[in-house]
Amino acid sequence: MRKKITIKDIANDLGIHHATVSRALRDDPRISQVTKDKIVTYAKSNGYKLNQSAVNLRNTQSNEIAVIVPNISHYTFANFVSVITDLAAKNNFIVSMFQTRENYEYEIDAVKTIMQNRVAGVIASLSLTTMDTDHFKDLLEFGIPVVFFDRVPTEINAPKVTADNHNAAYECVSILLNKGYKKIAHLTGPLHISVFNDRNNGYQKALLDNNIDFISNIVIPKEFEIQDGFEAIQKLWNVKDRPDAVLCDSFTLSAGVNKYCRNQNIKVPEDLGIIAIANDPFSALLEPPQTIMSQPIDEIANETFKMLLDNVNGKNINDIKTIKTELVLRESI
Amino acid sequence: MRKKITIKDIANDLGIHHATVSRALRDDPRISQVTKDKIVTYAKSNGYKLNQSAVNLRNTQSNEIAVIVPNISHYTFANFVSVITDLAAKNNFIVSMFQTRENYEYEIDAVKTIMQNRVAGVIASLSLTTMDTDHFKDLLEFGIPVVFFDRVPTEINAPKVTADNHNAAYECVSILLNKGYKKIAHLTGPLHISVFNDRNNGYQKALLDNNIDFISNIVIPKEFEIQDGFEAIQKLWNVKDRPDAVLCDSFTLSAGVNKYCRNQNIKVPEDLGIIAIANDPFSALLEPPQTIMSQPIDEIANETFKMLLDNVNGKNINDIKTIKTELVLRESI
DNA sequence: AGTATATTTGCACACGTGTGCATGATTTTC
DNA sequence: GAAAATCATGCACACGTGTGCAAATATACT
Repeated sequence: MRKKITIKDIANDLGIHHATVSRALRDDPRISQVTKDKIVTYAKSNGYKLNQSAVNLRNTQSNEIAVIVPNISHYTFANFVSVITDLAAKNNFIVSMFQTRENYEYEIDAVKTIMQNRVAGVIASLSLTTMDTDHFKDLLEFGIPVVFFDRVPTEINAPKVTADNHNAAYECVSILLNKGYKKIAHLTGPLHISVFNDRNNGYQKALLDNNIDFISNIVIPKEFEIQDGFEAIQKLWNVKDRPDAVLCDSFTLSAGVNKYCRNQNIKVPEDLGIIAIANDPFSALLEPPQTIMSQPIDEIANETFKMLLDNVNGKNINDIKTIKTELVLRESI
Repeated sequence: MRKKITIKDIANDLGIHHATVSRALRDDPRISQVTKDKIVTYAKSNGYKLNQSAVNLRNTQSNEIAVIVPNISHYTFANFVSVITDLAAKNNFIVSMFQTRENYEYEIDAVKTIMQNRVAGVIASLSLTTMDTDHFKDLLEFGIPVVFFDRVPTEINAPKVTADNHNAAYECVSILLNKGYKKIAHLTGPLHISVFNDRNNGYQKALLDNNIDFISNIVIPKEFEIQDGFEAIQKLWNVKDRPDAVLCDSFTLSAGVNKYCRNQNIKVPEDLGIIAIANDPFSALLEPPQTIMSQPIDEIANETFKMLLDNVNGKNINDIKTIKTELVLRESI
């Protein structure tokens, strides 16, 4: 391992001042072309690598964008992070990953670490167990811009990007009713989180508008895994007034419902209709291929990043963007 | 936004030296308990946050671990990153994400950025288009430890963690032959990458050991998406000597095969047997539920992280770990 | 030629923290 | 009660880069 050379080393070797080297390497117009060429050539042939930590200290800000998600291994978040990572790289930022595992304490730890790292900006989706959001308020007060997506807090004045959740659920229920389903259950999440609250409101509104009084809210307590969907429909199925259709708030939940139906020989869509607000390419591969209300993750990620970048660059934008969803009709309803 | 206070501010306010503050906050035994209490209390009530950039500069090393993967949105990598992120947080490291999109140029850019950031360590899986690995050699020579996983380079002397790929493929083919299949195709990746080469060798060895001379290697050119699997089997199916079974090197490829079979009413497992070396929970949800040779991602991630941590901590460990795979028998063969 | 202007480079300090060494304060020991 | 040992704190410098301002040099203009 050879010694790491610095701009001061280059300056000494070339008999000039390190400020000149710094300016030359950043292509400052004040440095003459001959000097630049000399410096750049020397730097390259001697393996000079900029020390980003020093730059970050000098700038009182790091070159990172922190992303806080509940669970990276879930397709929606994985896909989101994937898009964000590309955008960040294109804009000379690094993405730092934080995963809450739906755990409030982890979320607080993440925010603390993020502040210590003087990150340029934060993109976040709340954990299911997050009841108060003071830690995010601290973050904003500390001067770090935050953009929320998907699971956004209602009580914080910050930019937010979500799907058009109310309408998405409303549409799903309307379609189910049109197809003749009468007893529609809703597999959702904790209602203190706006995305689930909005959807549940859309669900209830659609029932109300159609004079249906069967309402069944299932709030999944911990995570959004396949097993949770399996257990939720199992409970629903074994009561007297079982549903004939179910609206699921994630692909994993609906996959769990699908699994239960196959286990129990429940015919889909005859005995039970399944529709999900999701965006998983594998929904097409289930048996039967699953009807979904698709949220365009790419668009959500793009809008989120754009707003964050604006705020990182000093513009004080506080928009709330709502992205249209799109029905993908398959064979599960 | 209030001013960010530093240890010097605390020192001034309390009439002591900033070195004492630094030591107190790091719980240095040389500082008396009374002084510590006074400092910690003051720091907390005045919202002091450590500046990690300064620490990183001082330590000539950042608190980040960089992870380079081809595509975060693929389940295998998403799951891997998810485990690594948890482990990193537990050990006070941050995970920085880099995504090559199977692109050699992006991989080089990532390595450059990583060196600039004086990252503590790197975890990497090669892109499909990576033919030479000089950039990783630079990284090692620069003093940054690297652990490779899954798609590992043969020509670099560094710690590596992979599944037992040769045996996994050998076992898959043996099982297919036992079940009576005669013409087994292999949907793999570029053979200059050891994981695919190893599997293809296992595949060929099993055929050889059973005196079968039907060999069909399909090398997918660009990515490992569902569509690529679809097109691969489409080609294979429309030649005179079509296979009666197929071994797929990823879940996405096998999902593409599954999709084609359903499109074309090819009966699985009667007309075509499908087995995949994969680890996707959704493989159980396909129709028919898919037989896989499962790679334990958690174990691979754990081993990878452990080896990296050892190397970050100065131990010079260069082991090559091979993780056993496990057959999950379902209905696609 | 002398002054005004433009171009190029240097100086000095700042960003915030950590640590080896020295110094000062307190307690122990004989 | 003085020397030794222990404990607590301070001093000064280092980590590598960027930038406002000053200074030096080169060019243009009358």
